[in-house]
Order: sequence, then C-alpha cells, then structure tokens
Amino acid sequence: MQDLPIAERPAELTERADAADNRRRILAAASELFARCGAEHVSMQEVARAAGVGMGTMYRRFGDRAGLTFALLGARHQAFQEQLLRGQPPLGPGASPRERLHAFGRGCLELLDDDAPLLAVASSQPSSLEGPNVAYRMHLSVLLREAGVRGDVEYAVETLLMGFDPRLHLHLRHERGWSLARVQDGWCALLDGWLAAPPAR
Amino acid sequence: MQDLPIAERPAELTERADAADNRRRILAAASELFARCGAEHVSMQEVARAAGVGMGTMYRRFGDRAGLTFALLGARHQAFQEQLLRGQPPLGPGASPRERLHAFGRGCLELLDDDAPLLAVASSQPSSLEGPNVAYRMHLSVLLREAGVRGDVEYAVETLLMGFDPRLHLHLRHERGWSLARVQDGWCALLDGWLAAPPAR
DNA sequence: GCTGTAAGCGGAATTCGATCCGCTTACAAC
DNA sequence: GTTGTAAGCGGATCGAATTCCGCTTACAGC
Repeated sequence: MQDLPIAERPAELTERADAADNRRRILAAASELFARCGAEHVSMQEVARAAGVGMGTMYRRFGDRAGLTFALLGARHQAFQEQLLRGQPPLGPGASPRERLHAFGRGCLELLDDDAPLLAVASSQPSSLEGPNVAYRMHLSVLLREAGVRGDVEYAVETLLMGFDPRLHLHLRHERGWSLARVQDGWCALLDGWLAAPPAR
Repeated sequence: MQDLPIAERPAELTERADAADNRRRILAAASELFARCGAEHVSMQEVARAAGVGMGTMYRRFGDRAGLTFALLGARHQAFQEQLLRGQPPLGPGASPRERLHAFGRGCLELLDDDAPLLAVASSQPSSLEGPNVAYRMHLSVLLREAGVRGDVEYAVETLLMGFDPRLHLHLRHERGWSLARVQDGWCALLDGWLAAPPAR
C-alpha cells in the first residue's frame, strides 16, 4: 500500500484536476449502481449518466468495461498483493512455500467469492486472462518452484489460475450450490496434487 | 453415430422441410464464411445474407451465436463421443481407466486445437460451460471413480475440464507459443496428480 | 383438392459496447 | 495576467447481437 504495488502511479500523478475528479465520480457511480442493480444489468451509458460525464470520458479513462471493473476492484486486490509480498505469514514471507500457497489460494477464493459477479461480466473481454492474474501468475510460479515442483511448472500455474476463473466460481457456488469451503479444499487438493507429483509422464 | 449420441433427434424428425433446408444452408454458409474469414470477423448478418435467410430464421434455429458454433462442431464431437462409448481401446472400453483418460485428454485437446478459434468466440456466451462439455463431464466423472480417485472427484472433473477452455488453449498455443504436445503432457500430468493424490488435505 | 393453423419466415427495431471528432479548458511557461 | 497547447470532454455515431412482430406457408386432417 505504501509504495507502488504494480506500476500504476504515474497515471495518477500527471492527471489533470478535472480528470481526477471525473475518475472519482465515475468509480463512485459505478460502484453504487453495480451494487444496487447487479453489474450485469448496468450499461456503460447509465454509469456515464449517473456520474454526469460523457461516454468518451469513461472510455478515455478506463479503456473498456473490463478496465472499469478492474479499477473498481483495484484497492482490495492491491491490498491483498501487498500482504503476499510483505504481510504476516502464512500469506507473506516466513512460512513454508506450501503453507503460503494454501493461504494464497484460500485468500484469493475468498476475494473472488465477493467479486465473482463483477468479474464474470469482465471476463469475456480481451483483458480477461490478465487483470490481477498477471501478478498472481508470478507469485504462484515463484512459490511452486520454491516448493520443488517438478515437471512443467508453468502448466501447473495455469491450471491453478483457472481455479480462480470467475465463471467457474459462480457455476460451482451458485448453480451447483457448493460451499466456499468446498471450493477452497478442492483448490488445495489440486495444489497438493502438483506438489506431490512425480516428474511428469 | 448409428443411434442417438446425445438427445437431439426429436428436433430433426419433426422439422418442416423448408426449415430443414434453411438449417442446412445456414450451416453451410457459416462453415464456409468462418473458414474463409475467421470466425471472429463474421457477423450473424453476413451468415444470414450468405445463406439467403433472415435473422429471425437463424436465431429461431440456433438460439444465439454460441448455438450456431456448437451446431457447426456437432458432427466431429459426436463422432468423438461415439468413440469414447463404443470405439477401440485406449479411447473406448477395454483399456485401464488411466489409459482411457490419457487418450481422452489427448484426443480432446487435438480436437480443440482445430476448433479453439471458433469456440473462443462462443465461450463468452451463457452456454459456455455447457456445449460438448456436458458429455465430457460425465465421462471424466465415471472414469476417475473407476480409477479410484479419492477426495472430491467432482472438483477434479472441473479442473480437468478447465484444461479444455478454448481461451486458455489459444493463450498457451499462440500467445505463449507452446506446442500441442506440451499442453497434452501438461494435462496428463494434471490428471496423474489427481490419480496419485492422497485423500485430500 | 381444400382448409385451418401452428410453425416458420424476414427484416426492422432495439440495445449496448465502443469509437470518433470538433470543441473546451487546465495549467505551465512567460 | 496572457497565452499556447496538449489533455480532456461529451454525445453523435457505428457495428453487431438479439428480439419482435405481422405476414407466409407447409402439411395434417378431411
């Protein structure tokens, strides 16, 4: 939180005062509308009108709908990433890789449990394999190697990330009615499968 | 192939002659246009025009873009499913569950390798976790149990299915430049992780 | 062959995301 | 304070998916 979690500060520093104001108004309006009506029933038009800005302004700032969504989630996810890098064990450094990975998975799925409806709308976009996942990909990759996983670590990373897919999560939680704990346990079992795996093949 | 692979015949049997004709024309036009221009550059308008039908006709028949896509892929996937149920080992019955699962994964990924561009367009749709995956979900579920997997088999099934996500596949194959064999080996390693896993936790 | 009717049809209308573009304005330099 | 200019603005516009609805027609029953 104190210094740059990803590379995102420059944009805010060189931002014109009126632009910053609009940005805050758009985020506030989007947050309120999404919460009130459900993200999938709110059009970009409506957000723009509620924020008192034109369409051009929204798209200049956020690029597309997914961009707006990620920006909305930004604060919470940055705090989480901060914990991964500098927080207390078991999430932060100090615990064993396996413990950190378990804590990471459970934590991510907890965040996801709140954000899935929002993210599911964004995840059909081009940016979908990106967003916060870029940071998580690296985190997983490092810890899996530390934990001594043999075989194709990068493929393992991808499967573990797929476990955070918002549409999968909604499917399991709501269509299939699973508890969050069941999903978390499943993810940890998947992880342990990779940790225990013989050298592949 | 000889008798109903999924439940889909009734629609074709009660179909009016002109409707059947339109359906064939739409599929032919879509197939040709998708192949020539790339699925993502062809609008439903264009398919309709090329087939010589109105928009209403397309949507009455196929529901939405994803439906059209799945219909287009239907024949190949039904043949594959047929092989799973009644074909030669190792794909069909006769081999050990583990061998059948490996063959299944490799075969699916091979099909996917051709179809991913098409499926990726469809997979942002509501129908996305469905399509051919419904049948594959059951196949995996049965074979994993036969193979004696302990713990949450259903979660294992979902992770294995995520390995067939068309957008993941395109990402790995084209953005990351992996070979098909690497993806297949990765999937098999994932499978073996589940087969070898201790009772979870 | 005639006829009633449900299925099917075409294409206009609607909706929504995204882009475009000419006008406005904050603010740094002087 | 004035000024130049790049950044920012808004809303018209476009393109695509999907829905709607009044007309047409295949075909089962007679």
